[in-house]
Amino acid sequence: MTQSVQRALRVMEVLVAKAPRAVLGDIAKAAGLTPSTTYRIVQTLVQEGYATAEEGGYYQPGSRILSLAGQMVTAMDYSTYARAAMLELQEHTPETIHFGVLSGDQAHYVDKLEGRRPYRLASVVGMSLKLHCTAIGKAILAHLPPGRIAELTAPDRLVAHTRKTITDPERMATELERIRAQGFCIDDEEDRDGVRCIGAPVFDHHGQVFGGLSVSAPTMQFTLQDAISLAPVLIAAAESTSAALGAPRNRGND
Amino acid sequence: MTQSVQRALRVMEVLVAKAPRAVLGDIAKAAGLTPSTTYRIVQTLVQEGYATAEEGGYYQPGSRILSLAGQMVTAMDYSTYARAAMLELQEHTPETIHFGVLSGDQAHYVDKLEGRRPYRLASVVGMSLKLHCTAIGKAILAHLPPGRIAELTAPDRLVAHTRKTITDPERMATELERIRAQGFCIDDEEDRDGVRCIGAPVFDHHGQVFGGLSVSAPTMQFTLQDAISLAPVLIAAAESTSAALGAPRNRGND
DNA sequence: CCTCGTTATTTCGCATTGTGAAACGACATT
DNA sequence: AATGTCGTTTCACAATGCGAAATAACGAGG
Repeated sequence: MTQSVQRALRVMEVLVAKAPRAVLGDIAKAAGLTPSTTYRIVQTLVQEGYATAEEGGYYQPGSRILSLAGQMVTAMDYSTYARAAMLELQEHTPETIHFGVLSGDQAHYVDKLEGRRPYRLASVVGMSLKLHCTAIGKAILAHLPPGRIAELTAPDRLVAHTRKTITDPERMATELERIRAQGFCIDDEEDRDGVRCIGAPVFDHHGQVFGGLSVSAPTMQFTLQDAISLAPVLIAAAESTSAALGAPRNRGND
Repeated sequence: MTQSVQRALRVMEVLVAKAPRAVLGDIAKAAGLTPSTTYRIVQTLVQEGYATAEEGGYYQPGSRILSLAGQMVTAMDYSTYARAAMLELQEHTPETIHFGVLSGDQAHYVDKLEGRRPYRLASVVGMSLKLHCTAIGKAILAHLPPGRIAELTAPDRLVAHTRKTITDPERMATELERIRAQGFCIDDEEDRDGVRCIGAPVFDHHGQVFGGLSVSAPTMQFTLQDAISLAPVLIAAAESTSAALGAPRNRGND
């Protein structure tokens, strides 16, 4: 609608995507704008704290973005919805529990409950998750509208992260089918070697998929059987979160 | 510079500030814009994923903001700068270590190292910190330019969080003076009851204050003496982080 | 069921504002 | 010193964003 705003947002996205080394020309090209327009927009972003100009002509995304996100997480408090369910889930497993929400064509963590284990997973709240190779991601992907699924499972989107990542659209279609049938989803070292997860989808008040809960652990301590045996409690936790978000009941039969 | 972009950013900020219940009229008033302009901007934000329109006429900040912040944390990886120092610091204390960076008129966590203790602090990466009542915050505040300090320590900014929060500008001025002299800073239940922290500032390559490191723990297990005795190693960790960020040497004598 | 008041949305004419070509300047490279 | 590249500034034009006012949608009260 408002052209210059659209352009500015696009510039901001490019800035983040190319961080931490974005130079004006590249930004302009990536955003499909003329240098002068890009320059003006970037200046505005800098002035407002959404970008910073580093020496050497590099531009970086500004901390204001982090600041907004921080406030937002606090204010919206997505995690309150999942918190109770996560704590309950923690009674059933000593492993790390994550809550992630969908955001554009990826998901990201909004809450995490550390496992009662000596090791720690290298994850932080805010970290983004690919939809095609993570437990939360695939759980979400499986419940997206068919059109979006098609987009997101195009061959060039299925980037391999490990040897086990599903990169074939057909296999992915089968996988998503199974996820819908089972109600949960396994990530068997598809995102990171040595990490196995089980995930289940969470729905919002429109009945649309909103995010997912997952339990993750090193493969050595967390066999496929261990993971699968958690499915019932995980699904229960996910459903209780959906309920807290006001999701309509008994999805899957309608 | 670019009016409509400035306005859009302002609208986005208002949206976050008023989350999760912002109605068009309020947004317009808070942003100082006419309803029609606000409407157009909000529509643009919605279309781009920076806002969502909820039923009942409520607008909420969109998950795209979180998504950008998530990518940004990953891409910029502020935490790499502090990681080594934090791990080193962890050798000297079993308590929780935080790294926070300045962002506008607050700070927020970008990394956290869980303490080797049975309890956990309710903090997550991304969480925002007030500058006037947290260890990292005050460490930063003390090293801001005098003008900013004046702004940020105006009586109405010094909001009490606990009985011990410093709300008197004069006392705050003295406190900041001491922080500059000592090189570290104590938060003695000023932000949360039962939590005591020690913090030290981190500087960037311009020599400007960039963030801070802190060690936090429940007061019962972490006396004032315990905290103060950590000062040397904490300061060393902060200085090593500053060095990693390319900060000029021997600050404080010039 | 109608009326009035409030608030969101749309329309529309105007000129402010954003735009991009082109000029300029700062650097680096040869 | 000459040439090329890239960031920055200028400027004339009109497209774009603007806000007043009209309209629609909704709710509360009678």
